[in-house]
Amino acid sequence: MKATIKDVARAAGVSPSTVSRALHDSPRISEKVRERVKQAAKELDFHPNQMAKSLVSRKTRIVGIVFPGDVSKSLGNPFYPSLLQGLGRAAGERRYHLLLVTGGGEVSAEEASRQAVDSGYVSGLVLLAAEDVPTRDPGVPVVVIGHPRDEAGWHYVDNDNVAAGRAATRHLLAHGHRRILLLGYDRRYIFTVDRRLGYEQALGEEGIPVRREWIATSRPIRDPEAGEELAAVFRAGDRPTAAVCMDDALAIGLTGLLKGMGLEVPGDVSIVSFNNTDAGKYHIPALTSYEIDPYRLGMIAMHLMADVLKGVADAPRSIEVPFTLIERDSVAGAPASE
Amino acid sequence: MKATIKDVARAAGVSPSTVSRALHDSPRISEKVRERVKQAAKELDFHPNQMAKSLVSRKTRIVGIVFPGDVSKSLGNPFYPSLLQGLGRAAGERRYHLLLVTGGGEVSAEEASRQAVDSGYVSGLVLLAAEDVPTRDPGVPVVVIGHPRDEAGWHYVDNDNVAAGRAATRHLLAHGHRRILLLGYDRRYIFTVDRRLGYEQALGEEGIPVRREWIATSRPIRDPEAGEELAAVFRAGDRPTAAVCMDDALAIGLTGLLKGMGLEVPGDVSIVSFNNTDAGKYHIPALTSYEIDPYRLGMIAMHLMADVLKGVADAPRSIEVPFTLIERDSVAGAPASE
DNA sequence: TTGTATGCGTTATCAG
DNA sequence: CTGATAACGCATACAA
Repeated sequence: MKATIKDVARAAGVSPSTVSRALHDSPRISEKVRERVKQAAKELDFHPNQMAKSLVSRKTRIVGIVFPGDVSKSLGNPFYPSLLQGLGRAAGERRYHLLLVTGGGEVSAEEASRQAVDSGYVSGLVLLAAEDVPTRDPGVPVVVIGHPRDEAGWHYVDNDNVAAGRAATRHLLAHGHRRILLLGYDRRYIFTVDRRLGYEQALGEEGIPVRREWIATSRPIRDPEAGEELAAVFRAGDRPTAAVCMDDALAIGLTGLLKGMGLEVPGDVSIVSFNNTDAGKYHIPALTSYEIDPYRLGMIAMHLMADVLKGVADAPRSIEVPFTLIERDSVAGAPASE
Repeated sequence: MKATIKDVARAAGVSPSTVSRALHDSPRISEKVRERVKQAAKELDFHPNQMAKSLVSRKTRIVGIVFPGDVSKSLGNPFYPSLLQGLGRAAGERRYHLLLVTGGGEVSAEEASRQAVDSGYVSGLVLLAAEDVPTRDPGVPVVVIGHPRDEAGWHYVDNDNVAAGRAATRHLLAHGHRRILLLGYDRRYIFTVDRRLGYEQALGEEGIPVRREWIATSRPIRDPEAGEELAAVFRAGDRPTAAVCMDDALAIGLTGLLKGMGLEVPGDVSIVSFNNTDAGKYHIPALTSYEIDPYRLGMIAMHLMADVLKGVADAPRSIEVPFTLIERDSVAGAPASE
């Protein structure tokens, strides 16, 4: 049987309320008693029952982490594990616990969130929102990682993805490339639409027209048929000499596809991508990639959540996490033939 | 303000205890009242406060999912996301919630579990135990996925990995291969030691001696230096003509390494691996791989946990989940030169 | 500075 | 069949 506050009270020869105060370091309690109580608590291995605390305070030390769509799909992307790690780390520091909220099967992520909130278990929700953000009021504070399409209301932490898309494109431009393809665009994922925006901005700034057929989704990498279409693009006379890929996995896929048709990276085609994964690091050629720091994104999101739950008055509405270019071997100057 | 049982009672014109009984479909309550109460509950969008329930029942609807070591490392393996999906699915069916218990940073997974249990939030623990299982009594029921080194006490669900290792090896043997390498052995992970055992059994049954230098860890795939050592093995005159890889990622890495030295899969080297991932499916050549069904593993583990928590008397001590061979293009007959 | 009484939302026991 | 009451473990307003 686990020790309760009464057991500690008895052991320390005081009343339960005194124990409570002592353990909370209330100012109005004598040093002696405080020590005696703490000692007793330690000896009995006393841990306050969170259920009871929650019942009184109407708060819990649990935050729900909401995965969009299938967990297994999202977690396949190395981005999410690091994010989780960051969330977990910060949660530990703030003494919060993480409740996994996943849809999948019949239930939507939104429905699952509702259940988590209704149960009373979670005091807040962190939305891993690559996709869209729900419209109904969840009833608890929300921090979204990524950003809502309308920036209304919610707290969120994100990279500046239009800046990132622009930076990646400019990096290639700086190496003399003018025919640059974008791989991995998907209008369902707002970070890809943001990066596309940045890509178009960068091209526009150089007076280079955007070619729609050079904005590809990720399908060509998974689906041989679509892959053939993309291959055709690279077989054309004025083929792209460089590509911006939405993540390392795509970049690796593209490298393979190109190699299959006799094109080398970076000799024939330069590639810059995002996420700076181990796979990209060990790939040959090692990928030049943007570190967007999901670990930090997670840490910050959780700290923000903790602050919001604590009622910190000046908790920021949104926080931007910087990205960094990690230069490796997948980018070279544009072919002289230009 | 969320509706409480009292609100429902008032709305239905009965006492709180009657509401409780009505909502629990107690037999001793009139049909009329039951309906009236349920109606009122629905109208008020009443959801019983789990904290209060837990306080009296000394149980919660939360199960902790304990990740070994770094979450980000483990989740990198596609095995875990599917597992989580399965756990989540079954949890939903049994109306349980999943608490993410992760070590990382300063705290060990065991320490994190202790905190989760001490807080009183979790009623049970599912251990994702590729590695070792703790020794101290956690204080709540435990189901481990994978199996403890000593099968003492715990409930667990797992594949029969020695059978799997044996099957994979026999599959290659059946194609005429006699020089078979094992890639991805790591004594810290019990499933790899089990599969190695099966591999050795299969070879032994054919009177083929085990060659220690043909049992490789996963390092060669990540680390160029170690990769060179492995390459040397394949450059030798009596090089392996086939390999069993602990997972698809390793198989893909090996394919690349071989291609780099002019060896084709499956023309020169046949490969069978485990996990049947998308990456392996879309790889060229498409990988012959064992589906070990992590999704099902997760489902079953969670159902087992729910049964244990429910006090089901004949909850099995251990459950074995079958694996299936998915034949694709990475295995061919052994070269005729044999 | 410390103790007593009360309530958080729910269920179980006991009356009626 | 239904209602009142106590108790789960803790925090807090109020007394002392």
